[in-house]
Amino acid sequence: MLQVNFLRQNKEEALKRLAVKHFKQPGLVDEIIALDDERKKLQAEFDNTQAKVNTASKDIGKLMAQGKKEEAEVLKQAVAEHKSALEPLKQQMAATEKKLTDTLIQLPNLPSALVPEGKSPEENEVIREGGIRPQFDTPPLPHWDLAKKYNLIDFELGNKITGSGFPVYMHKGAKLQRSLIQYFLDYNTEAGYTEYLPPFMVNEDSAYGTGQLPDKEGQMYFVTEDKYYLIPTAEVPVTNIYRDSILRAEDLPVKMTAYSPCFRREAGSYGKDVRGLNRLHQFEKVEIIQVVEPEKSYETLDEMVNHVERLVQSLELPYRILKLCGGDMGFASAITYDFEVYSAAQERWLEVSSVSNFENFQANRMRCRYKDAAGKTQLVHTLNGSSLALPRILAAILENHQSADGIKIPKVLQSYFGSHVIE
RNA sequence: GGAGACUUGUCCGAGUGGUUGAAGGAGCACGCCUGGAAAGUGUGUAUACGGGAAACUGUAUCGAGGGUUCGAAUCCCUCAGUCUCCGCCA
Repeated sequence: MLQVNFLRQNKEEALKRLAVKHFKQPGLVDEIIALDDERKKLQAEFDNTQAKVNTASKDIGKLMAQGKKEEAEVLKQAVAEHKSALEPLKQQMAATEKKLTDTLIQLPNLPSALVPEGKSPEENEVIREGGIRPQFDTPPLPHWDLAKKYNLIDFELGNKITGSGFPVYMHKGAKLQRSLIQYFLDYNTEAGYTEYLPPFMVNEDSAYGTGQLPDKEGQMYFVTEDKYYLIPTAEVPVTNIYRDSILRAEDLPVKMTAYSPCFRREAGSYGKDVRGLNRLHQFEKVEIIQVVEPEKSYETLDEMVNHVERLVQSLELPYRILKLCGGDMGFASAITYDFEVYSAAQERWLEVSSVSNFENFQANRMRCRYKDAAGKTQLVHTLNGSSLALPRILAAILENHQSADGIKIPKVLQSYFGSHVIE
């Protein structure tokens, strides 16, 4: 969430940026500042009264020690009066604070100055395109047909065991999946990321910390008995490693990578969007996350984009990188680059990674800070990106690398997969 | 799942109702000492939210939340976690 003091000092700027995100309730900014004023006033009043109670209590202690019981009784009376004033103040303060937080978390992060105007995905800016689209003599098969032909994935079996959106990978399909995970993790750790294997369920505090709660609970599976959420991405457990902590400047940057299955309810999706591997309720993903000093986060963002780009290139897939426009960005992000790979048979682009700088938006929610060189405690910046989401990569590999001789396996995967082709 | 013990600052650890935000030690930072280092020695060393130009200062925080009391790290309740024993188990 945004910081009240920042809004106070940069109100015009904040409103301008919120407009880029097409935020519909700019009035909230004034409301927040007013609530914060109210909060301060109440707290000052509360603190003063509490201070009187505290001093009187100490005096009572001294008087008791001296055996002056009557005087102590008089003071007790006075304390009782102050305390009766304290109770309503306390309630008002709690109510105001809650309202302030509730309002504050409705404000999305401000888009960075680099973010283009625009309302919908069509207005995203293509910043780079790479790789080569394959040419076919006969129309290429979509990945769901290829999956069946080579016995790699059974979608119907998943329906039987669980429900739609839970495919069963098998044989070479399962192995290719495992190879991809292994390769991605190796690629990331070689670049200095520390590997984690986090819990796949998180508590409410963690879901709140990265911004899934309170708004997106409909997107997550929830285990009612234990009040745990199944993670929609490894970003949630991994970023929360540093919730409520103060790092030393020399600990930064923190670079982490993690594989995890991701669970998403995806209510309301239908049609060609969800065909095959395009959109699933459970899928695998390898994530990269960095916690950095504020001054360095944009440098880090470029580094992460380049890192993911080289990874996609190594898979020999046609791809493009988009800079998302204000209207298409996520709630918590200040800037987002999406990676898409071309699906040769479906003739459409599939999103396989989203690299974002959250600046201090998540850090503020999670209270993740560091002591800078001057010894001052301030919020860190957090960034994350997929490297990469598996199903659509798998779909793209199948569709783009299909041939009369079978599915050709990209060179970098061959040692992991143990073969150069699926026949 | 059952029974018991426990949860204090960066760490170890004292503290069972009254100037305790918290003894003592370690660590760390800075200074002195030293040719340099170690040892020694002195000082400092939490976070959040207020007030103040600043020095400084108010409030809260001893696992979390509630309660008793004029006053709680200390007493009571609920929850979470850690450890030990038993049960179950990949």
